[in-house]
Amino acid sequence: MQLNRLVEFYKTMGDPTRVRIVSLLAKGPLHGQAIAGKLGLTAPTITHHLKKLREVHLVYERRDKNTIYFYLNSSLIKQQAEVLSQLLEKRGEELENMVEDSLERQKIIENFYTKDGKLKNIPSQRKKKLIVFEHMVQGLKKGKKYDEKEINEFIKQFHEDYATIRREFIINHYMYRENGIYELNPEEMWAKPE
Amino acid sequence: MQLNRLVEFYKTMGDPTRVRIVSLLAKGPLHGQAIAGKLGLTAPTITHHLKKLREVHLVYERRDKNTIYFYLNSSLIKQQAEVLSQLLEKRGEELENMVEDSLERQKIIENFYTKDGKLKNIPSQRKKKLIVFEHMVQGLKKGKKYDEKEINEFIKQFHEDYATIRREFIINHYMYRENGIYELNPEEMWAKPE
DNA sequence: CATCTAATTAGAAATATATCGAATTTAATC
DNA sequence: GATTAAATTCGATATATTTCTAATTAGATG
Repeated sequence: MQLNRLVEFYKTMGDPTRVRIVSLLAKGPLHGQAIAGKLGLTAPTITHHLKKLREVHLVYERRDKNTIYFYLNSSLIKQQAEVLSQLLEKRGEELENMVEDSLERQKIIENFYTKDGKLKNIPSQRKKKLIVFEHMVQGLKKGKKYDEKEINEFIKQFHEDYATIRREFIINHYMYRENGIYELNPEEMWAKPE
Repeated sequence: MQLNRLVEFYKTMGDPTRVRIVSLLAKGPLHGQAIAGKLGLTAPTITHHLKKLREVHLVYERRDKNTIYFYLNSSLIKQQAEVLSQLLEKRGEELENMVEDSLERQKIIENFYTKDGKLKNIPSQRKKKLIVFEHMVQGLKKGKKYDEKEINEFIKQFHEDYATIRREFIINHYMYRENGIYELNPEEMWAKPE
């Protein structure tokens, strides 16, 4: 449970349009055009907000023919409510540690990635390496199957040494490989620094 | 621009600096300079954030000589956690009612308290009275024992008629008294408006 | 009332965000 | 493969936000 997540969650909920979308989806799934219509906004605007809602996993989607239906991830809301109510039960120090962790993480990412998202070099310290990789795999889609070439291409967006990084992805359980097909593991399986 | 206060709460929590301030204040009250020091930011920046935190009633303040101490309003966090967790159980109209309730509560507090935290007068309507008292007892520490004089002093910060309010605290089960010693009750025992 | 300390305001720079219209992509279907 | 409906990306613009320094205010105390 990172602080970042809490802050991102609130930042995301801190916009009236997005809260309106969430309340709409609380009643049931809807497709983009329907949302746009009900809110009197254009499709690109809805896409923009759905992207943010997806980033914090508040919504997920399911395709039916030509139409993508967006669903509210209700359990996340419950989970976040829990986090919030526990915010105070926690001792101050613990909380401050969480904050510090999150800041450190941010700093590492800023240090190792250029402003336009390239990885400057692969950290040798395990902890930093994991943070850097974890950041990178954000760009992969959950549930999607990639062949090796796709994975290479994906990694090359960040760094030329795709072979090493691809191997690291497997070693640290970010992904698994079967018959040359790669897929993202659930986050619980990822290697975590002690 | 007049935004929903619910959204304002989320927006306010959606900033890492402010969450850090909240986490510091969760440990106990602090004055501005101390916060600035701990966070490595300047005083004006802290003022800026405290202003926002105050706007959503997440913090309140109390002056001691030259120094203003900022306190966390813990019950608001719990309250918002509650709102969030119930967001999904409810639907449609019900949800809007909840939002309305939350807004009404804020409004009542704003109506009956001055900007610097004084109680203008004791509401006669039971519902409003309870909301106003509930807000006031936020300033008392859970588990701490107070003698009558301390309680009087505490209440006098808000209103001159400490005797009436002290009595109300007991009647409505915010506190209990034993041998002239007062202590906060667990929140479950507090009187709640129907 | 002069002086001190803490807090706030004012103003500016850098960054981020919400929204749109136009162009492009995606996936189903003919 | 061409067509179509939906979603997304791109680029632009207007508005907000965070943070700073410098100047000002508020309140306590000698």
